[in-house]
Amino acid sequence: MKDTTQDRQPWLDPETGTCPVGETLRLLGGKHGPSVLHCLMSGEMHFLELTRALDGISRKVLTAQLQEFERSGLVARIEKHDARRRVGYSLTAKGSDLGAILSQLYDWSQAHRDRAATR
Amino acid sequence: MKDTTQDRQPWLDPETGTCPVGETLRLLGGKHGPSVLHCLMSGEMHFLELTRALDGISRKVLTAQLQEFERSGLVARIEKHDARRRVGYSLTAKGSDLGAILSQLYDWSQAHRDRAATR
DNA sequence: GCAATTGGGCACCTTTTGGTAACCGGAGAC
DNA sequence: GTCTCCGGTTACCAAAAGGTGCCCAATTGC
Repeated sequence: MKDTTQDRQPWLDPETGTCPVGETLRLLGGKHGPSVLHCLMSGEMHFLELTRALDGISRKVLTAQLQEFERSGLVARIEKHDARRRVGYSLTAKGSDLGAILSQLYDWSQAHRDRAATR
Repeated sequence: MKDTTQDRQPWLDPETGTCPVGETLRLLGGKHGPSVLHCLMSGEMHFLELTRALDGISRKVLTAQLQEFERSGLVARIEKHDARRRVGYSLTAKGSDLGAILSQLYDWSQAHRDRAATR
């Protein structure tokens, strides 16, 4: 038996056995994921436009990240059949909602910038 | 020269040249960071209590994570000088505020659970 | 003396992640 | 035809993150 500590992990979803918050954070992806999302909040962008805007991300990682976002339904991929056959990426409503929460992290960082532990 | 795209990365802090949101997310740590934080939202816990509650995290990673949280001022380390010399960890106000935002991620995950891309 | 508890530290290994560079295929421009 | 742009894909490599297991020091209980 586990122990006498508690009822065990009330922050876990009893159905899936996982932490929804952790899962959600995982959706944000790796090193550049949040930046990509944040970047797209200003509107639709093309693939190479993103690589240039993020400046430091490799095409490999960006494609992987965008595909993951597409699978999770955060981002929509739009193939333009114009001359340059460019591909646009934009946030879905779901992704946009998530981006709004990310903005609160920005507010948090501003609120707690210099006053150490706010003790 | 850069390009004609835009004014360049308005989501970056002009002072530090970094994305505050990305930096904040980085504070959450790796695989188990958010869980640790979430776990501590229910109150102060001891080291081994955390290892048992999280069940799957190694002591090495937990130690590193807690030290990182302490450095960032999210968590306070309290040495008890009682019989067992146990060490308590609890959220600071700063960490607590951050935890509150994490809770919104939970709400988001509930809101977008089954309706795919919410298009 | 000996074991167990508590909170670590350290060395070693595997997995994951990300970067680099090359290549590809379709369409225009020349 | 060749060159370039665009959006990828692939193979290869380096770094980072995480897991395992062992050691340690102080204290209590036997």
